[in-house]
Amino acid sequence: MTRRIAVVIFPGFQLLDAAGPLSAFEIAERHRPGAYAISVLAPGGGDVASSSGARMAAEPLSDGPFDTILISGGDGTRSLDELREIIRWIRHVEVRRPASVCSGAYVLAEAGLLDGRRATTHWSRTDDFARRYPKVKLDADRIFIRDGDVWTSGGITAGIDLSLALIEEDLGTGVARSTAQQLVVHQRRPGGQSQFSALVELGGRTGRFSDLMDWIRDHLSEPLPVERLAEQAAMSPRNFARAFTAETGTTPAKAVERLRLEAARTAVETGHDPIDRVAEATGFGDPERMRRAFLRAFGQPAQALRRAARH
Amino acid sequence: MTRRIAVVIFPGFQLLDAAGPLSAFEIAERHRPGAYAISVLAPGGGDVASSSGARMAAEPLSDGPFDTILISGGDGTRSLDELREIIRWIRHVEVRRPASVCSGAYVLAEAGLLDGRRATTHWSRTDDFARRYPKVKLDADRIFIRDGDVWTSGGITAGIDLSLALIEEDLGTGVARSTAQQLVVHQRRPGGQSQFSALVELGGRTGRFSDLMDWIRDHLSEPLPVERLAEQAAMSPRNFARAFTAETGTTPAKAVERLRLEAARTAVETGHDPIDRVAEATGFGDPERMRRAFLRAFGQPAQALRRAARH
DNA sequence: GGGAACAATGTCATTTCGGCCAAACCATGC
DNA sequence: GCATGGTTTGGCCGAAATGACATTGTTCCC
Repeated sequence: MTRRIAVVIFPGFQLLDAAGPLSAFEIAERHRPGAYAISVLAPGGGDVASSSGARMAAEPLSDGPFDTILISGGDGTRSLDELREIIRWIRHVEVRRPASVCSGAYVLAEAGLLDGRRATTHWSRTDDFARRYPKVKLDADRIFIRDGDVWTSGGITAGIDLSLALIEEDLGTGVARSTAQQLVVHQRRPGGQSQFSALVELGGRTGRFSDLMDWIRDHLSEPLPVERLAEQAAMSPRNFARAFTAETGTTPAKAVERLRLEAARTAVETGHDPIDRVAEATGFGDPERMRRAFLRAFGQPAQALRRAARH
Repeated sequence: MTRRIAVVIFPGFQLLDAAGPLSAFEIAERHRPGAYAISVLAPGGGDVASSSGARMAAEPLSDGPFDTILISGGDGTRSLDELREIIRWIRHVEVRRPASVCSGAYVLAEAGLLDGRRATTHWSRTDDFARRYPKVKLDADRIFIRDGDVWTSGGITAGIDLSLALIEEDLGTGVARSTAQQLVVHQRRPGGQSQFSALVELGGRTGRFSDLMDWIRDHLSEPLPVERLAEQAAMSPRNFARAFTAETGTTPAKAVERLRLEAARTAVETGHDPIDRVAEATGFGDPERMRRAFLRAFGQPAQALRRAARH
């Protein structure tokens, strides 16, 4: 049986919100030809400009029945008036699984599809969303949420995760797995956590430890065992570790390593100190230690990074 | 100074390859208005169909100078003939940073821009690529690679990582960091590694431990400390742990936990055994242990998953 | 105001992880 | 044959992470 999947866009939509699911379903379809029929819809159809300026072609909103309708997000959702047509349409169209990416949840909420259900949206909008739709049980911590047949997802790229989950439900774990492997970069360790996970992760949402982070950055050259950090945060070591992982998602030791690496990398790329000096200043002590840490995190030793940065 | 960024597409291109970088630069531009001028180019311009069927609007290939040109990948690269025009164009156009996503590396390689340089491409194409372009030093393990001013990236979503690195080079770590935060789902732990990292990661490229994995799956109900696994693999514990992390990217204990979770999840969703029974069968022993493991990994307890699966 | 449920914090024990060193193994050249 | 240098393997140890459990504090309901 072929499932009709519709991705809904509108002027000012976020390109990735739509492209992620489209690609995911496309690749799943490659594994199971005939499993999906995918279309891109927009009020009125035609070329629709995304917030990035790039335009995508769409067909007009049409009658169902659809298996899945995926509302993309984007700045357009800030003025819901322009989305009236979509909201009216989604209320009446025949669909088994309504879903949204990112701020697309506003459309579903406005249409009343989320009342009494658990849902999520982009983290930068949670306060506003919660105020506007008190009937929706908002859970900002999840990447995506399924409540019955209504699915919502958070951050922009979360649309990909959402789609993979939909695919898994439809076609089973096997297909979902190969699709994930095709899409997501082969998650090997050497390149590992892209260089940016360090940038993204640390900080935590309440900012409870941001002072501590600053303090760490200032004391990188000293040894920083868990006890020392706990002392600085005025907690018991065990409890500190617990709170820290809960807040930041990383264990203390790993976080320190991340900060050391980040500092060392910028020092290596932009500064002129010899590598040994950098190693000492960032607390790696032994330059050999640093070399290996670099290999693990960036896939190449410090020297290579410096050369690359200098052209 | 405004940098001209061009994303190049062609019939059969992979939508995400283009959309990822476009969104990344768009958001960076929001942080630093005027930093980038982004355009989408294709031979002849007009509406270009991606391999997913969705069409994107493009301008014709134009003269530079460009700061950055990003060639997207896609099935289209399998028959390079259709890409002749792009290859001819990229050879002569004025550009500071040529870059490619995924199989877009074929275009750069064909144009000779990668000769003698280190580069990467999608992992499913590495053999073919290496055979075809022996002059290119292919390193398939990296997410993206910079050699001088030429950048290439692997898997489809790696285009996002690549773009973030470009942005960091241009506008500094701060902007790159906020862009990453906007784009990537706020990488919190509760939902943490999307549910799919388990599916993607394990296995390892040489398959050295796949027998062991099967064995583990068959013995989940027993306690599985590192020693036991090492014994099964006929290695010393220390050496086993080392080899295992090198191969799979995860530590043994974590991998076992992943396998337990995966097994438990399907048992909970598709089977009818009471939760306690599942906990025992999958080696969690204490149901409370399993409950917490579920919360950590999936953000909701087993009960909720079962309810969700049953509609 | 009493008390029960629950969360936050602390202590202790166990397991896992990662660094370091030494021995074994391997290839190569003399 | 035997030195040499490099890589792989194994053992050991300290630090970190995790889990179990006790204790305190807090809230909320009666």
